[in-house]
Amino acid sequence: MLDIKFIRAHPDVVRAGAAKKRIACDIDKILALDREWREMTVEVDSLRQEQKNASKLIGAAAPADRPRLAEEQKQKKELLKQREAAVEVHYKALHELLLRVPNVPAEEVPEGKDDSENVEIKRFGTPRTFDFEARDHIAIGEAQGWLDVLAGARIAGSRNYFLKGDLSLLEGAVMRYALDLMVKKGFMPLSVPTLVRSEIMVGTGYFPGGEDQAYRCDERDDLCLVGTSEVPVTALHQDEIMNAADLPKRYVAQSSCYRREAGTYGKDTRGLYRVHQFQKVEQVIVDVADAERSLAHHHAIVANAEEVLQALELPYRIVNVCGGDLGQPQIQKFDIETWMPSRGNYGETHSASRFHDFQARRLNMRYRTAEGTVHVCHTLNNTVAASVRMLIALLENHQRRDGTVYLPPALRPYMGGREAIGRPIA
RNA sequence: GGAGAGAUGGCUGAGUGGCCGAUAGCGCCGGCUUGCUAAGCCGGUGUACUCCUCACGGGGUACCGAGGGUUCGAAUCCCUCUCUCUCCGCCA
Repeated sequence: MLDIKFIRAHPDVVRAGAAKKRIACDIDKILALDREWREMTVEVDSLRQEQKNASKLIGAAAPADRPRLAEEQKQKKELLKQREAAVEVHYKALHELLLRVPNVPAEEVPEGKDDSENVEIKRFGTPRTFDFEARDHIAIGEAQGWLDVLAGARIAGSRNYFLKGDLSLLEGAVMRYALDLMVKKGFMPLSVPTLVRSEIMVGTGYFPGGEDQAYRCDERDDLCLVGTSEVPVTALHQDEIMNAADLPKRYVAQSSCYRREAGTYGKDTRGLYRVHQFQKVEQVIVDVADAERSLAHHHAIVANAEEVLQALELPYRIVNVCGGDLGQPQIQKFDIETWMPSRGNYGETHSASRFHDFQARRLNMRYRTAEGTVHVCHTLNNTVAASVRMLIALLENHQRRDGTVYLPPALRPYMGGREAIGRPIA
C-alpha cells in the first residue's frame, strides 16, 4: 500500500507507475474521496469534542440539573452518530481503493507489456549439448522409479506427484544445502505456519487480487495455504515497532508451498514444472526505509541465489522484469531462469522482489530510529531454491547417456557421498 | 470438544461509570551530583489520523485484545468473537 500522503503529493508519479505496470487505477477518485474524508473527519471530531465537553459538565453539575442537561445531549447525539457512520463508509471505500493502488516501479524497470519483454541482464554457464538423445525429467524419473505423477493425480488431482527413492532424497538434499548455505551467511532459519489468516495475505499484498491463486479453508476457518513462506516470514513482525539498531532482519525458511494455478489449464501440463505443491527455501529481509540499502539487499539476495545455481552447476540467466509483468506490490523484480533442456529454454526458478514499504505499511511493521522517529520498514525476498523446478534442472542437465544422474559436489554430503544417482537403464 | 480464569502503555502492574491516554515501579532519554563506576536527585518518555503554522511548536479526535450495545458520559456495565493460561476429554 502506498502512503496516502505520497499519493496526495505525487499523484502523477503514481499514475505513471500504474500505467507502466498496465494496472488500472483511478487516482482522481482516490484523491476526491480522501479530500471528502478529511473534511468529514474534521467535522465529526469537533462534534465529538462538543459532546465530550458537555458530558463533562453534566458530571460536574448539581444532580438536580442533570436530567435536563442529559436530555439536551441526547438530541445532539443523533447527528453525531449519523456523521460517524458516513465517515466510516467513506473511509472503507477509500481503503478498498488504496489496497489496489500499485507500487511505483523503479526507473530501472524496463517498459513492456508482458514477460516477452523482460530484459535479460546476465547469462551464466553454457547449456550443454548432448551427444546422445537426452531424456526429459519425466522420462528419467519414471525409468528410475523416482516419479509417479499418475498416483499423484489419483490421490490429489492433476499437477500432483509422488517423488520416490533417490529423487525424494535429492529434494531434501537441495533444500538442506540451500538452507545451510543461508544460515552460514547469517540468515536466521525459521519454521513457519503455512496456513495463515487472510489478513496476512492482504498484508503481504497477495489479496485483494490473488484470491484465485490461493487455497482457502472453508468458512469455519479464515485460513489460507500460503504459496510461499515469504508470507508468514514477512509478517513475523506485524504490528511491531522495532529498533533500527536491530535491523536488518535476515530470515530463511523452508516450507511447503501451495498454488491453485487457476487459469493455467493446458499450460505446462506435462511433468513437474507447474504443480500445486512444492518445497521451497526462501530468503526474506526486513530493514530500515532506505532506498539505497534496499537496492543493495536486492543485489545481495540475487547473488545468494546465483551461488546456489553455480554450486549446482546449472546454467541460468537473470531477467529484469518489465513493467507489464511486474506485480502490484513490487518496486522491481529480478527473475532467475534456469536452463531446462526439455523446454529448450530457460524456465523461471527464482524471483527476487524489492517492495520498499509497500508490504510493511499493510502489515504495520515499523522501526524507531536512534533519534526517536518512527518509520515504516522496507522488505525484500527471493527464492533460494524451489524444489521441483530445481529437480527438473538437475535431472535434465546432469543426466548421462546411461540414464544415471551426476551429482554436483555441493549435494554429495547430503546424498551419502555419492557422485551420481540411478542405475544404468537401457 | 467440555469447564474455568484472563487480555491495560517497551515490561511488571493498579484502576469496577465522569477527576483516566490512564497511578506506581522497572526500563529508556536528558540534566544535576560524581576522580571513575554505582547509588541518589530533577525532568522527560505511546501510536495513528487531522487542523493551525514556512518552521519551531500548538490544538483536536481516536486507541486499555477485536467488533457491537447500554449511557449525557465506558478501560470500567452487557453481548459476540479472537487469543492466552489451567483442568478434563480426544489425538499426533
